[in-house]
Amino acid sequence: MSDLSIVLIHAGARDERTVTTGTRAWELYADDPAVIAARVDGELRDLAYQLQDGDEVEAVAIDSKDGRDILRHSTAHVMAQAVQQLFPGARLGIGPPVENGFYYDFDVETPFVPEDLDKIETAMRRIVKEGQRFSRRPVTDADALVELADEPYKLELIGLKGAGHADSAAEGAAVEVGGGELTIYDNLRRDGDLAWKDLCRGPHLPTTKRIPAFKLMRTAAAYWRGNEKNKQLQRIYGTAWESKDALAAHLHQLEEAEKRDHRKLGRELDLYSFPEELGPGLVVFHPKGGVIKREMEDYVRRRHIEEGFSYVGTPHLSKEGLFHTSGHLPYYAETMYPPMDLDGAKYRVKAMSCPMHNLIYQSRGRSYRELPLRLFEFGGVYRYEKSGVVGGLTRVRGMTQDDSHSYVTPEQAADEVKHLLNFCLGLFRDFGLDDFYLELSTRDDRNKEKFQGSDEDWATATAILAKVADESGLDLVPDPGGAAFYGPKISVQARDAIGRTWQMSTVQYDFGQPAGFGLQYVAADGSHQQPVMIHSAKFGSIERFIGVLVEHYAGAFPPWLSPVQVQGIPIAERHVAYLEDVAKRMTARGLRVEVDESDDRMQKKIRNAQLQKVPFMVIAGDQDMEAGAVSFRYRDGRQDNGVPVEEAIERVAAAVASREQV
RNA sequence: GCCGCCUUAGCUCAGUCGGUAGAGCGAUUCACUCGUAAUGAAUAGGUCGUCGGUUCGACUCCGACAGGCGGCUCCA
Repeated sequence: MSDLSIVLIHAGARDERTVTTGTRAWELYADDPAVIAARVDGELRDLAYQLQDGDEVEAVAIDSKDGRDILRHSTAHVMAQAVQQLFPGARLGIGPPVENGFYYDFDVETPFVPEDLDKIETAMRRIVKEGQRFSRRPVTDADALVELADEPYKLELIGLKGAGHADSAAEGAAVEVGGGELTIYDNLRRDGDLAWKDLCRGPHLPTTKRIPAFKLMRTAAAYWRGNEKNKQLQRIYGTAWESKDALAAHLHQLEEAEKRDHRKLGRELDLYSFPEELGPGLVVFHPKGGVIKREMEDYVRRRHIEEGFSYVGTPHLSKEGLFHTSGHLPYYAETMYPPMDLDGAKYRVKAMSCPMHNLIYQSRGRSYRELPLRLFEFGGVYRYEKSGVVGGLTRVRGMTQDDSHSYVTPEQAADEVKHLLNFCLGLFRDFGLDDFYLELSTRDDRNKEKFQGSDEDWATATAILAKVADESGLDLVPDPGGAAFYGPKISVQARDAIGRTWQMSTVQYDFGQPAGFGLQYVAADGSHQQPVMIHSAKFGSIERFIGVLVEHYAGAFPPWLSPVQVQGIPIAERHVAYLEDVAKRMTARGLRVEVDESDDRMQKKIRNAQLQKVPFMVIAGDQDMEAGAVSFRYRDGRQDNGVPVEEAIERVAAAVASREQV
């Protein structure tokens, strides 16, 4: 009974193997230093795992998704050890891997300062050099409680284990306690001394020496178990990679992302600004940003009309009773600006346009023959977002929503949801955005008081949205608890330059407001029925969409969105009149053209146009004038000289019309 | 809202030990008229975020507030 049969899985191939009892996983991969863990029967295991008869074993390389998570989680342990060395009073929270890195939360007297990170890094390097072994040790709950008596947060996690607590910290806490037996990972020095230990499910690298490259990034505060009512712990974010090169590449990528920041580009390209005089979250669009905003509005207005919407208009203010009728005020008073007392009545600046569209619906009797009735407008809305979350164009306090409401019979709802989602996806395609996914926001059944309507209403609405979202074939992420108080929502989520995701388009199913307003239509049988309303915003907010667009294109917009489509560059003063004539003809074709008449040298003018990321530079000198031509220069430095003027105009006009990128 | 960090000219940033401020770009003016990423010169531009405190004296040290940034919480 000294032999075990196992199966080695490699690149999809299965290789049956016989090993002696007591063989550990690392012995299978001793010749491959990139292997840092094993997947055994689908479960990730330490390399010290002792093989069992029948195990199916697969190598986990340090540069794989799982491998990096293990590396980062192990690095988090090293960081926690370093922190407790330097700050003996620090108590441990949780320390999971996250996208591109890891964090660990600590309860400390004084928040960390940037210099602390340097000290912690130095201590970490020492620990890495020591080559401490990560050693797994199962413990009983009772033993764990004794061993970790000094770690109150760990004790709390042990208490939660198996209690079915699916709160928002579960994701991170799973790293510590997992689902089954508790384990503690000991960090053992070469001489076997215990350096440090942590409650952890694992797996881990074999030793700390296997951490090739890491860096601590920043500190932040985070509420314990993600709950605002709990104490704030101090979080340190770090990153770790399989090689120094991979770390360098990641840091370089972050630098590149910084250059795409829409706040920076907005200033450099003179698109918009956030004057302090206005207040946080309030933007002014400069002429060039105004062009982009107008192009977007023109596009989406035309598209709404094509999709059967009527363009309407409503005011920015209303007596506050309207928002009681809609149900918003009791739920969202905090996010609305406070009331103004006018002539004995209280008025509110609107935070949404739906109640006003309901008034349009209600302005006369409606027949089933009119449905779907689709209303749309650019709603200027104001939301008092918390000070800590406002920033750039992606989270503002004053915004323009391309807000629409479709009033439909319950039978029409599914088709209308599908119609609207396709509308949104077509818009993303036309704007060249490809990095997005869908989110399905539903009611949180544990907090029913935050949502109005019956269980049946929610079930019906959620089923309709889920089906449509599913049929889209796009990635669909569940967002339990993220629904509006009046109904569930499908949203399109896009990413900014530094990887944060933002809600863009939304399609929301609402049975609440039609009830609140007593909306009705006369059905074919003469009975009065309640319509369903489907809220939808395609851009979401124009401001946020512009922010994401700027970062997506790094300011180099496709010609149809470019504030200046053509920059005319005369080589010398005597070519100005000629270029102005060309510009005039282009302008007559609806193109946006500027001629640089400054007395800079043409090299400088090219540089300026290049920095402004103008898609077409049209240059003219003696040779061009003689030939009745112009010379093109593109943003990538490509040039095309001696193009006849008429052809040049057509070329630019065609690129604009096709919305292509150049 | 909470935690940390940051705030000097329109922008990017120097400024030593506490002794009332500098550069480059940009702007303006002049000269130059030039073939694919920066011509030269001159001029203007700052209550050093605001208010208060310490000090003979504060851009510098301390505090509060405002604004910004990164997180957390939130996000109709």
